[in-house]
Amino acid sequence: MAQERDDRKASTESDQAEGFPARGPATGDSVFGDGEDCLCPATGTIETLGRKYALQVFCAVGALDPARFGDLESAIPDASTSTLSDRLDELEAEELIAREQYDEIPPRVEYELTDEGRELGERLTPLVEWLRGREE
Amino acid sequence: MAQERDDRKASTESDQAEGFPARGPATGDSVFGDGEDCLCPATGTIETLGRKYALQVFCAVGALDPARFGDLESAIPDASTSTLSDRLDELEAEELIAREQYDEIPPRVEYELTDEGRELGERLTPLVEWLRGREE
DNA sequence: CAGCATCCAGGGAGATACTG
DNA sequence: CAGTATCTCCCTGGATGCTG
Repeated sequence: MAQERDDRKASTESDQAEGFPARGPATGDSVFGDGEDCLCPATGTIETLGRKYALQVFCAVGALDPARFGDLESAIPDASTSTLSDRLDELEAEELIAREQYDEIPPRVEYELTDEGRELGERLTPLVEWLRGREE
Repeated sequence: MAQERDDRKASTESDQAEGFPARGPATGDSVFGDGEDCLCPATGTIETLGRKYALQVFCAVGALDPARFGDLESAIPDASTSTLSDRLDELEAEELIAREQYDEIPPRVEYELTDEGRELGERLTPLVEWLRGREE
């Protein structure tokens, strides 16, 4: 498995696997080999989704759609109310889910996916299914 | 790989969004609506990838392939050596990357993607590109 | 019912120094 | 060069009580 590689990397290493997520911005082609341009950022939506329970919350909303707060608490019992609330806020801030409030008594709130959220779900599905498959 | 999941056998009365990652295990059909069965787990590979810089490290390895420790440090300057080391260990434990050590002087170590890692990269690409696009 | 404010504990991540 | 070892620190996340 050890493949011989010559130390031909003088300074500018431009040899890279093609079509990898680590590509530069969609507009350009420079990778970090060309500069200090970053790859998959640790910020933004990825960061949000990486937080604890974020993915579960997102999936639960998508599965229940619409989902009420209590439903989500039942679905993800390990997450505390505050955590759940935080994740919902963050997902809403990313415009992946939408919050619908009904001023009734008792109060009712429903969370549902936005179009963006649905799109994300589509791109997420093959990934999650693959990950699931290899867990076992 | 087209996936048809129209095989919903009208299992339960509760209808849910179609084809969402929040499905039960691939083997079964029960969703959390049916029980407390969990959806996207917060454990395993997902947890590993969710850690800080994990995705960057993974992408950087895939982009450089093979990647040396120093290269990765340069590529992801925000991550400390210990963090980088941790992420590499974890990714290796998940068998997404492979570590190749050459007992030379000076010592040399190369990280490269495994086949599994490459598969993950493929499934990750559309997601990352989409995320990138909407960040702006 | 929904969810925020507060407080607190744990662990992950950063910085640095040191070794094979 | 390629990491470990250690220490601290901050942030995340858990628990609870209270409000609209």
